[in-house]
Amino acid sequence: MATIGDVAKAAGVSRSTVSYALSGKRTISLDTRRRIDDAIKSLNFTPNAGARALKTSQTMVFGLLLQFHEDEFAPAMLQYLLPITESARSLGYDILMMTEADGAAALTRVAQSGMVDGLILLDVAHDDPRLTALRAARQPGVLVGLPGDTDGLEVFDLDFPDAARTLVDHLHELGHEEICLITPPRHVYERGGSYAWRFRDAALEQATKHGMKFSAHYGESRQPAIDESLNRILDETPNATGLIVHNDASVAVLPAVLHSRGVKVPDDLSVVSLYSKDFARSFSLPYTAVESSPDKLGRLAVERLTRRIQNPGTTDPSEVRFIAAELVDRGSTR
Amino acid sequence: MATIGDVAKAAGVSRSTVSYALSGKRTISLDTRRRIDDAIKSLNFTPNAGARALKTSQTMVFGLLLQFHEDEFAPAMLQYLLPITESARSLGYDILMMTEADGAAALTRVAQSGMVDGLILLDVAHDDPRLTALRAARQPGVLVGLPGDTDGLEVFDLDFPDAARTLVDHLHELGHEEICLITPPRHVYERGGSYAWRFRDAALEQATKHGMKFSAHYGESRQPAIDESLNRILDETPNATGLIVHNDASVAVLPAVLHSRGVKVPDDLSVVSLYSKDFARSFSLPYTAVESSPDKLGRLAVERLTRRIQNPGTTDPSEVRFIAAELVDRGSTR
DNA sequence: TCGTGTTGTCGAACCGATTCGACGATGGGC
DNA sequence: GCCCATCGTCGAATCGGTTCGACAACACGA
Repeated sequence: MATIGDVAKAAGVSRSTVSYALSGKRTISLDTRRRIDDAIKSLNFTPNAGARALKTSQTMVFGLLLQFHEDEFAPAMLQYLLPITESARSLGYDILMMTEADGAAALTRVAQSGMVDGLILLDVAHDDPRLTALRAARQPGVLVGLPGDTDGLEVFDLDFPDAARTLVDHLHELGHEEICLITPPRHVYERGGSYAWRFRDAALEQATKHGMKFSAHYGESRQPAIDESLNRILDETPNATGLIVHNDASVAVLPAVLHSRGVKVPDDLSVVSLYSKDFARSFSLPYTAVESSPDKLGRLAVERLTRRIQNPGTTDPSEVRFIAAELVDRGSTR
Repeated sequence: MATIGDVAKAAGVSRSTVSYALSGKRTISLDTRRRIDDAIKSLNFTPNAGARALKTSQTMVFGLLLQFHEDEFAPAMLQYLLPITESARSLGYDILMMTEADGAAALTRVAQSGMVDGLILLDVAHDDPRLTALRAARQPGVLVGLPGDTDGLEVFDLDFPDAARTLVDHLHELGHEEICLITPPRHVYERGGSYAWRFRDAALEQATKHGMKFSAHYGESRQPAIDESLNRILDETPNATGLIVHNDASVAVLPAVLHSRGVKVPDDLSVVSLYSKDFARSFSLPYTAVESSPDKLGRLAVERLTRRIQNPGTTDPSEVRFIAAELVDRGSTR
């Protein structure tokens, strides 16, 4: 591999001159610049990332921490992956991906050794052990998902309470008096996925405020348990006229289940849900829903992280930002 | 951040001694080793990755090139992601993920700058532009997916022709005389995804050999086109008694479609398919199928890559390895 | 008692970039 | 015609590790 020294020799200048030509931090005469460019082209030179990282202590890499939980509906994660890598690239950063079960250890390892300039944590839980590691790290980080203690952290998440209220209000305005919520599976609550109870609590509160009868039930993430749980829930709440589904795996199979029971939407049952645009499109979901945009969330997080790195001086307070989602009426209620 | 110099100072030795204590490449007295260990602990020292990479020209990072094609059923990709990152980690490597549309450029960029020690290409097409870049790269690479020209490349893929023959034979032995194949979507062929025609050609050949009537039809990847295409295919081939589905998106919705048409499996129609164990489990697919193991494929590829890096001397010939998949009888045929 | 070999440690060079200070060569203002 | 600023370039130091050769201290056998 050609080094900057080879380029310098070929162009008949010193190494520092090549470096300045590359970075543009000092003026270079047109003639010299041309000779350097030619040398770079003919030698096929690319600066060595390790050397540059050593000297500048900038790697231009972000660490991305994912967790694939057993028993989880995986496609959800993918919707973050692509927008994050893409927006990172457009800002000049590459993505180092970590999927280890012990996310805190992975974070510490990568941060301490200086492999990354910043960290992105996905699917953050209420009491996420990775946060201790993040706070101890030299590099800044951003979270997607709301933890219990947000002190000093940059957090991006959907506004789940707002989404819940929007959906409950929608059903209330149509005159529904008994509604039923299918929540994420029990293990999501156990793991501390706060989005689950933030949504459920807000829904309950709003329903109570409206004097509606309200019940919440755990969904499942894997077949055939999904079918069974949906049928059981429908059996147990025969008088509910409105159904709110807050679970990708359940909503994906709901059309088939309702069809097999001969339940017509919206004539027999009004159904609303909460999912991403992409997910809705993939599975062609026919329900009125609050549509989230994981891509937007991911992009915002990356942009914030980049800004945080590039202006370390500005100690603007850490930010917890909730993205409001928008109701898309697909006529599955009445 | 503490450097090796800080450790040396704290332990009262030279930097080289600390380095040797760390690597074990020279003997160190018990006493010195203990002082060094203590210093490392109390200073919380971790070697700087950039400096190490610069000196050793080893980054302990693999580049992973994915492509998310528009109109593709994404979950398939995930099944490779996790096993690859996990086996890489267990061998000491991290994963740098690239999803750019221009994969060749991404590969060149990362390889030239020395950010990675090896490259993993997923979903390689017959005439994949990334291969030129890979051949020009200094680092070794492995492919998942069979290209047209495998010269000098390490390739791992499922044995699709074998899988096709297994399924056709299975139906033939049961006495079926007219069968129908649902293939991956047309755009997979257009993109040069060779697995699609390798499977289709072998199925056709084997059916012809058995004197069976055979027709192949493109599946779709997104709803509601999937439903429509399945219904159209079933309408067009009323006499087919056996159905082979080689398309994840189609097979996932097939149970619902058959149910809505009142078609009973296996009484009215025998169905066989080809998918991964994980996929079958997630969607609780009830069909007899050849089950692939993307995890195994990914693991083999990573192990091969690692060996290739660690013994660059051994010029064992490049290898194209097809993994035979196994028929799992779930009673969806008769 | 004198080589000889082993063990443990050190100093210095090096990997490939960036960046600071220095400095000669210009050019403009007076 | 002189002084000073600006422009363009260079040499040297530096980032934080690894590794080679040198060497002191010690044990051992002859």
